[in-house]
Amino acid sequence: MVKSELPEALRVLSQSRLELIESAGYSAQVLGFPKSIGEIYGLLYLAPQPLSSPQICEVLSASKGGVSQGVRQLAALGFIRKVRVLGNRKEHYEAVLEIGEVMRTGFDQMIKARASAAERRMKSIKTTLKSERSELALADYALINRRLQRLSQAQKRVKKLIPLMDTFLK
Amino acid sequence: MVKSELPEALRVLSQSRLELIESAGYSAQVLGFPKSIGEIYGLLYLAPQPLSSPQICEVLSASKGGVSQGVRQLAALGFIRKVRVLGNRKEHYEAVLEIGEVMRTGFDQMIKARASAAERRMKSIKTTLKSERSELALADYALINRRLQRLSQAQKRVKKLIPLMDTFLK
DNA sequence: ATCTTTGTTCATTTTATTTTGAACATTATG
DNA sequence: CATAATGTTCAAAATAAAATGAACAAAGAT
Repeated sequence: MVKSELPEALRVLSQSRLELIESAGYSAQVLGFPKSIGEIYGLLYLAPQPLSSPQICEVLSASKGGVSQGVRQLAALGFIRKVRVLGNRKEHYEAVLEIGEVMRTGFDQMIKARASAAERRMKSIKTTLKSERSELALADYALINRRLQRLSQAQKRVKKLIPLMDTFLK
Repeated sequence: MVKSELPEALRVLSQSRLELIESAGYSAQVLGFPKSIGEIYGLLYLAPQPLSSPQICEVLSASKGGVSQGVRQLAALGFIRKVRVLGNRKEHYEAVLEIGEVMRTGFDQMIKARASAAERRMKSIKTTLKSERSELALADYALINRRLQRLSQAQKRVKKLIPLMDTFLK
């Protein structure tokens, strides 16, 4: 009854694997994700075969809970996929190697979501401004109005860019 | 001897100003900056005149230290500029209204810096891999090599995109 | 059916970041 | 030069985010 059956290549991590894992952790942070998520992806990216979460825990010496949440997020984002390994009941995970594709999609969605959130917020502020028009000095009202207009324009310009990015990021 | 001489429009913040300040704080967080920095910018963006840091402290009820650091960062990033107000010795600050421009520049620099950092890290990992070639199983070495190659390609593609963005972000 | 391994959730602990406030530095008047 | 209003820096406090691990759930093996 073997406990974890780690592939030979991962029994002890090579220096290059360690470096990539660290680097992936760093990249995750840059993108606003927890480091641990990047590390899981880094490990899977250089793994010779799909890994189960207990295996991931073992290699990264991370907790079950953390890995469970990490793989869920990674799968949701499309960075890894679940695979069924023959003769093995438990869930295994492998890295999606087309990382450029995945990031493009994710980036795109993120930008779109944020652009429309910003637009909504702007609309709300404009409404508020109108509703308090009578309480403000005329010049002050005009000032706020003018500046909000400017902001709107900037937002619109960003929004127009999105389809362009779609095209050119291929 | 008046203590702070706050412009009438800011004695008490209108609802629309409050909303914009909050919204700017949120945006700052999205971009990875402290909320307070966004709030300072938001305040200045709708201010009828340049403000001194004690004034900023008062309106946002924030601490001197925090505001001092905040305006320094904002100025360094180009989001605000120092202005000398006639008959007033202390430093004043006003928002740079061309926010799109500022962000484009900052974004661009950030991307460039990160792209070259990533490239450097990749190079380092490849060197490490070569140095441990003899310690690795042949198949394992080949696997790591192949995957790193893939990553490099993705990085290169991103790098090629940067000048394109320069052009199209106008 | 029971046991064992695996998986999930979530309160608690740990760690990292932000903010404050006090000590010290600076500068322009009076 | 002394004073009063600003500014700056940094250690400590407050806050926010991530990781752990324990309690519980699920599902295959015996």
